[in-house]
Amino acid sequence: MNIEAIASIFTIVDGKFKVLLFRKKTEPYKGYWVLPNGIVEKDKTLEETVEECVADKIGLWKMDYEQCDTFSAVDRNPTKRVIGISFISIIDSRTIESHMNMDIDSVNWFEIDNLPKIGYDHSEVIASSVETLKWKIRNSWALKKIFPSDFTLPEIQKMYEQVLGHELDRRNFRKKFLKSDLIEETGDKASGSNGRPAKLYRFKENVENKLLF
Amino acid sequence: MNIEAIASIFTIVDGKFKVLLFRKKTEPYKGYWVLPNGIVEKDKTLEETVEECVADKIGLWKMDYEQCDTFSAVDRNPTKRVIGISFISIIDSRTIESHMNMDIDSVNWFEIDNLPKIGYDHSEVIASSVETLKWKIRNSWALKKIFPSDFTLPEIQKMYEQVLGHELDRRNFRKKFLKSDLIEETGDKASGSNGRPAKLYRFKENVENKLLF
DNA sequence: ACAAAAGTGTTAACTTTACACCCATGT
DNA sequence: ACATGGGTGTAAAGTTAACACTTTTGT
Repeated sequence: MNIEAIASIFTIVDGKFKVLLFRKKTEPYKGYWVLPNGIVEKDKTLEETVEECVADKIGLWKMDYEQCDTFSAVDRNPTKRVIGISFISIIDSRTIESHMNMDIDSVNWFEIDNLPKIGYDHSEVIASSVETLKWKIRNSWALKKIFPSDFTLPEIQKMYEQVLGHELDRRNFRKKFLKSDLIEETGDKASGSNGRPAKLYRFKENVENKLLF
Repeated sequence: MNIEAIASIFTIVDGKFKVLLFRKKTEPYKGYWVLPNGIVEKDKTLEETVEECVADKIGLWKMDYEQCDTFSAVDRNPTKRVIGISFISIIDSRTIESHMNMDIDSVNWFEIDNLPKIGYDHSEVIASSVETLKWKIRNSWALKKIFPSDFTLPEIQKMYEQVLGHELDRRNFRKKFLKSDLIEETGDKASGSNGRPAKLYRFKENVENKLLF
């Protein structure tokens, strides 16, 4: 019996979730896009396996994976029996940009509501991971990972609106977020876009693991 | 490589959580207590495996297992490499009583803060399951499974106090619970104990999946 | 009659919601 | 000057928290 670790790595750009996929170069599902994954070797834990299979694609280690779901349908892999265990992690978009040495023909980020042809049962894996992510991202520590510094409140608000599936009042959002005492102004302002520039914030050093909204 | 499903089956008696364990009759860990578990066979899913390994111990099927955690340390089993996937389920105490044909020398319920000698890494598995349970039990559908009918509000309050780790005001608890509109009076009263008998309640037909407290 | 546990109502503090105008920048 | 998006305050409604006495049963 084989066990594989599967990684759903997410990022947020303009309030939209994106997921990391790579294109399979061999059969089965040649040319389809799949999540990074790796068979667990005898001397490796699941956590080590998931870390290696992602580092292999984008060169990033130490990303704080969290376990998500399992997939054990007997026929989920057409060539052999493989039980899959999914993990999720999030990564901020600046870190991605500084690692954009990746070949976008074979590794790329896709918006979750506009995915390419997906191989194996990875559509299900992605769907399950997205649900889990949507819960987790409401926690302050997850927010901090994806918005490490120099974010604006409108950015975070857009993300919340997507997660929660409805719009939020700007004034109330701001009041609640600031009252939580998790963030502080950097003193700078965003630039480059239309309209009045937004203030930039950063998370304070010791963010509690607090559920917001 | 082997994969096993491990089941943490909980019940609540007098506001105390108990977990189902059985005593190992063979080495390794002969005489120690462990959670029901079973190796996943080639033609079985994890869910089928966990269901079978519990039914084998207490004769109950169809218990709505939920996935909980994974355990993949290389040396967690001294004889061979086994990756463990844990599931939790809850069961109401009346159902247990009507199935008490079990041999309490080899299968028994233990309070989670007073466990016997535990084999393998099952202490960790139990600890992880307890944390998960404590979150889940705050949801109305989980409550309904463990208190299907004819429960009193003081019973549920005791359970909440244990889960949340602090006492709750009886009047406020009652107000909040009743306002949620999830339960209705049966018309009967509890009996047999000291003091004024408590009203009995049942959950309404279609309980929403609502987080209380 | 007494002990034990359940049931009940009111008020103050806090939280959440709803809502409209002004401000800083780019074009 | 105008279009774009960001920033701010207040009042009403709802929710939570604090608190003490009465009721029903068993002994």
